[in-house]
Amino acid sequence: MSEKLAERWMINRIGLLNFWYYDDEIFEFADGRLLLRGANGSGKSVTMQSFIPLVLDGNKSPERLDPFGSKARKLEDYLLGEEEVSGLDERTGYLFMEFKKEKKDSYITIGIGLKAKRHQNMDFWGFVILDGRRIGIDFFLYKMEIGDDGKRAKVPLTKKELKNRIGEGGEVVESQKEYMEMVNKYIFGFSSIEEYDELIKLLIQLRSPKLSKDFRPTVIYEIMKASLPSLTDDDLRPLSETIENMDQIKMHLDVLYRNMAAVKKLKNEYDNYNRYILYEKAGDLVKAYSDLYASKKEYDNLTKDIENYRSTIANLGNDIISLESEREALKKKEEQLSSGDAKRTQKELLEEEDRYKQYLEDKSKKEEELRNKQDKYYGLERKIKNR
DNA sequence: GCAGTAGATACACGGGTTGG
DNA sequence: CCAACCCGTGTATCTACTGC
Repeated sequence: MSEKLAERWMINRIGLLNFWYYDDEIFEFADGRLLLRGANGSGKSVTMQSFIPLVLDGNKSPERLDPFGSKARKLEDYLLGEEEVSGLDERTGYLFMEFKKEKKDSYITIGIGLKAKRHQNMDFWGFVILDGRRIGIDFFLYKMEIGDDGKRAKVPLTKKELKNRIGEGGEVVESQKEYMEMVNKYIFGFSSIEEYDELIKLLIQLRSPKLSKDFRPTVIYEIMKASLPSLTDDDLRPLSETIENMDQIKMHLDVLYRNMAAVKKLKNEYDNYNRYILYEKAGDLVKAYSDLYASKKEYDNLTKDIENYRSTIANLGNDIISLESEREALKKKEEQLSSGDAKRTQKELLEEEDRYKQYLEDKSKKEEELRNKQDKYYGLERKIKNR
């Protein structure tokens, strides 16, 4: 059992004093339930169904008291009975209901006092006992007095006497409205008295014997409809706004679906386009790779050529130096020969001159070759730099 | 004798039922 | 469906009673 349920008030006892056929009667409830058994017409429903709404809100209308909804019997009759039978013209009665908290020994008692006079307005007062005193145990709704016949009799407390007995331990009110508000405040705790009234109305509807007599769904539907509070504009507004929002969302969704279909078409075209572009770029890439490979190879070859030409140039330089020194040696020899026997050496001179001429030819030939090699070398160097 | 209270009476009003 | 009616509620006013 949850804490909240353990905190609620549950009917524990109900009691009647000078009401209907009861002088002083208390019914005990078990776990908030009471079983009444008796033959048809013995007064089970008259007693209880009249009693419960009356004690809960103090409304004394005859149609409220009668479970069949007629107003044949007034509250006055419940207290005084038929004039010829009871002989009573004035009587004070009490009805009370004791509530207990589940699993706790705390009690609240609510009740009403009624003073009826034949053919006159009934006096009404309602009370609540909050300090835990319990009727029939340590609080009594009557006092014992010696009657005219000399016997001790129970005399119900008057309104004023009850007020004094309850004192600070509860409240006494004198109008039906105040009583209803008081019961709601201490027992039910509805935020407004109207809500509490709706509950009582529902109780009245549900006790209707129509429920068992005429068990048609339409009748049940009417009873349930009548017992439910009507919806206010404030209640309905969130609902209508939600429906309106749903319409808007639906429309928005439709637009989005249409947009999506259009965008999908566009996307397909774009995909094709992009695939084509990708193919082109991939072709370019492959070609660039092969170009790169070829250029690298060419670069390597040219680098090798440069190396060769460099060594050739170096060799030719050495050749020039050695030919220069040979020329020097021949010049010296020529000087020696010119200073010696001219005739004897004339022949030798001519031979030497021929050799010299041959040498000069060789030299210019070698220089020509060197220039060509150098030109080629510079050309290659420029080509590498530009890569 | 006085002030406060209870009781009686009249009346307007609202909720609910009845009967044409 | 509506006017008539019944009944209870709340209020105002007057009268009678009671305790100091």
